Amino acid sequence: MINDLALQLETIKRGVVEIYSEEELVGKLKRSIATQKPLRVKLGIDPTSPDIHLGHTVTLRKLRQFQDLGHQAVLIIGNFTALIGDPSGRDKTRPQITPEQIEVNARTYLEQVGLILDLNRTEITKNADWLGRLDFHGILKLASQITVARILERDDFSERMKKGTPISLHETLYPLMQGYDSIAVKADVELGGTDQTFNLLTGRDLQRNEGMEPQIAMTTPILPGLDGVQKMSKSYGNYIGLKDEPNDMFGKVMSIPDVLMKDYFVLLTGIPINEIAGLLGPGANPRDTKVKLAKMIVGQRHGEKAAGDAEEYFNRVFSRKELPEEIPDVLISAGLMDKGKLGLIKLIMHCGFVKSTSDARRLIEQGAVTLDNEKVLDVKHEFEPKNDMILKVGKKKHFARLKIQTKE
RNA sequence: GGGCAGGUUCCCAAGCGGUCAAAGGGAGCAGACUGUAAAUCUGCCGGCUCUGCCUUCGGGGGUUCGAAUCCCUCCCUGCCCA
Repeated sequence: MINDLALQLETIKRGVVEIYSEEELVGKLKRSIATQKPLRVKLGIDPTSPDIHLGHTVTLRKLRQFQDLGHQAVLIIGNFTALIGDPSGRDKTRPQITPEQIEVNARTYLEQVGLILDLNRTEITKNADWLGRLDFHGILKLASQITVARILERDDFSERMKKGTPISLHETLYPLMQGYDSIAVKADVELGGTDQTFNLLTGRDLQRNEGMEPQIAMTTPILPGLDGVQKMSKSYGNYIGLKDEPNDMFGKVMSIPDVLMKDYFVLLTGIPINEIAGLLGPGANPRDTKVKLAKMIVGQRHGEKAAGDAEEYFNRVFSRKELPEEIPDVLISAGLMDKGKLGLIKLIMHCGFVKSTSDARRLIEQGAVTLDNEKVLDVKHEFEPKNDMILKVGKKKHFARLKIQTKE
């Protein structure tokens, strides 16, 4: 355990929005150092989709920092809470997912969480173990500890009330379940995004009512997604997945709006805060800074080498608009052709670059399609395919090298 | 249980008998430009055998030459009353 209180605090507070309350945290840290007893730091994640993205890693990294300071990381896989779906920050009821899906997701989550946390030093639990056992009495007891007014006062619900969008009763139970988790794992600290504030604070109340010392609630900023508008989320399609391929990941980082760079540096890298200011200050080229960011993020997942390769790929394909090194082969069978001629629209569909012929037409009309580097604007274009012809659709995403299928 | 207001294309949101595949915004896609897949500008943004045709406006059934728009019914949501 790191015994330097100031150092602990500095690490812990990096990129954190609020601590409820800092005095209490200091008290707990002091005691922990004095007794050499690590704090139990809780983080819950609901396995609602199969992949973890960078947004999740903000709190995971924070948990890792606690871990490296010598504290006990307690990771709760919310396989029960996932059934309800956290209403936090949502403007509608979440779709229900099945227990089977949850199980599958939970497995892939753990795999991916291992990329951030040291799983050997992490206590991993699943909240169905205790929430699933609660009977109606237990539920009533929990529910009696919070008032309707208090529930409805939180932003997301009051918004929904105002707008007249439905709120189901079970959604209002979510914070109670999460709070009960804190009792179950005897949490000293709970981490979460700012949208989790209500849930985290509920945990404090429940613990206090249970006669426990209330946990410290620490919130971290919500990582905005690639669109720079909404929080990073799979359902908004604006995410960078932990499992994304290096080239893809690099490109995605390069596509974030400039103003997001600071958040990304603070929340996703270990660069000291004062250095970040320099990187973003006047005189710095935002492009170069973004490249640095992209290399760091790709490097964390895939290693230095892959990060370098991804940069090279990016420069070649997007900056210099050259062809990538590896272009997938697409097999052209005789059946695709008509009298030796191949329709361009048909080919684009065949490659799976678009989901409708209307889409293919549009792209051609907009000048997005080239064959062997020649722009084709004729929607009805037909040609005799030759081996190794290169089809490009759009500037960056879709390449194919034609391979004529020979008679077997 | 009663009264009222609603359910429109990925999201928000106009339309309220023909000129509606349906305004506007967001997201997305493409092109130009560039310091980058940033910003900005322009175009596209249901499907198809695409100067035309087909299927959409909660579900079903009607009225009409013609319906997202009118009527009936069912389902769903909100508000008010009980």
